[in-house]
Amino acid sequence: MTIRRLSIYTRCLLQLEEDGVKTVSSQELAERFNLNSAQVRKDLAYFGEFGVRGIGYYVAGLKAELQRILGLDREWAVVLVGFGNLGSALFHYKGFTRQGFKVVAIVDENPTKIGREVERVPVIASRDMAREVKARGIQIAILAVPVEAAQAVTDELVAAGIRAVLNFAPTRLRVPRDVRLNNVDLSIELETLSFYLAKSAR
Amino acid sequence: MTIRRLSIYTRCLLQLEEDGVKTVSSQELAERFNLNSAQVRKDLAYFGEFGVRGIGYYVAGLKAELQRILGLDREWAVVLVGFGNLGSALFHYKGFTRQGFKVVAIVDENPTKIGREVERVPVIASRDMAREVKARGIQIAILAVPVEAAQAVTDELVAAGIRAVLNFAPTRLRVPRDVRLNNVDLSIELETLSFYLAKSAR
DNA sequence: TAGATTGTTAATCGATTAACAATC
DNA sequence: TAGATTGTTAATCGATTAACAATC
Repeated sequence: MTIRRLSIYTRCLLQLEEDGVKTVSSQELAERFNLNSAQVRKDLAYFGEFGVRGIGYYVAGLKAELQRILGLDREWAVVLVGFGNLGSALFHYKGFTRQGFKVVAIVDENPTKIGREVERVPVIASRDMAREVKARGIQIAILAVPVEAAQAVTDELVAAGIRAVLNFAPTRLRVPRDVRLNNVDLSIELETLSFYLAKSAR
Repeated sequence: MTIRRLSIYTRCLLQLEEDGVKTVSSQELAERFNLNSAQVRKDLAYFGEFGVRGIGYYVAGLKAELQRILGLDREWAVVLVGFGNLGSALFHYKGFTRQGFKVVAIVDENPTKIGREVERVPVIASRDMAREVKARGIQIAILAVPVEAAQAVTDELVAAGIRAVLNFAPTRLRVPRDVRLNNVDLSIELETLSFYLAKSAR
């Protein structure tokens, strides 16, 4: 949870920097997200002494520190597996690029897509996936394939050296202990909503 | 968090029922998700006494109870706002329908899309959104619009009577206290991954 | 110096887990 | 009855918050 908040702080600091704000206090930062100022200070202090007593935090400096901590001070090569509607949406979502995530290869089964290039990024066949991942030393994979294919694709990616997976398939993937896996589960999100609606109807 | 777990249990129970399993213990359920059996029992017991001592839980019965609790025993009309790549991906994602969420209207700005029907669902213009939401008593909105438009659209949806929003725009939306808001933030998901990669590189 | 705000310790709160009597 | 498993209480753990000395 701390990491997620660091990510949120970073976005806020980017905005503050654009707005020309030079310093920000834990109190100000906290108010923007309904958090406690002690929590903000603790989150930040965990990684170092970034603040100045009596002043707060220098926006530019703190932003740079957090970006470094989150690994956003470098570019990450990403392989996007699955180029249907969802894959396409993720590919065109500019928020990723801005933070240093660069899709360098797209994998799909569809013969009419294979061999094409999308904004200079090649669409390759599944059978070439492992080779490409290894050759380019890609560490991050975004999985936008159907449930049926998800586990097999994951196993292959891991074997090829992938170390972090962002999974959109609504299924529980098994990965080795040293591979990071984040799931985005749309059904769970919707079901928490209907729970609250159903509850207030009761 | 309890609600998210209920959602996960439900999916598991659906699978167990398909597999012809009649009863399941908290221990078995817990093992599938690296949870503690006491937690499973506590989650379930919070909503009623669904188990049988010495036996466990009847799969069919528990599934039905959880579906009722999560509001999955009825159909929810949903308005999908934004029909770009992401909106399109969400629309075609069958997982929603299966759980009783039915997109009954699609809203988009693009004149070439407006007036069309996609799988019997009409694509309507923004200016007709509020009327449609009111007329059909739609309570849930899925937001797949650009950041710039998100807050304005949300305000209009809320004014029209929407009570739960699933937001994909990477921005903090302001909604009244009685409106449920879930955010799916893809940047945060990726950044937690790069944090771990950066950390292990340090 | 006086005012502001940090970093950090101690207190609080809530969530998870262990343990076990109840009971099928 | 013996074995299994629940529902629930008490213990533990971790995360959040309050408070405050340190210090700009």
